[in-house]
Amino acid sequence: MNIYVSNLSFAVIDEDLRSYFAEYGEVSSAKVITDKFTNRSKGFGFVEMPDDAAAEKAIAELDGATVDGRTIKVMVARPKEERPARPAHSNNRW
DNA sequence: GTTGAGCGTT
Repeated sequence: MNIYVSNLSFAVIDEDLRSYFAEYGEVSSAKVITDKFTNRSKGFGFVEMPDDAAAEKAIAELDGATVDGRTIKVMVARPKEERPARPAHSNNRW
């Protein structure tokens, strides 16, 4: 389950995000999107949880929760690849 | 040391 988290404090890093969601279940991956040049947090991130039930619970519990003085927004992430998937292992025969 | 709507780098 991919989870999108926004309205995060700029001080929050990926391990913080992981610790938040780890309270509700196993977290396979957690990352706060940071600027590539300044390494500053963009204020949102993504969390991946293998257990969908735990993910839903984490979303329900963490959405609207106050973290670092800010009410964070947690929701299921949109499919990153909505564009037509092309076979990666095919030759350039398209 | 700053800022504030949003869907990411692998």
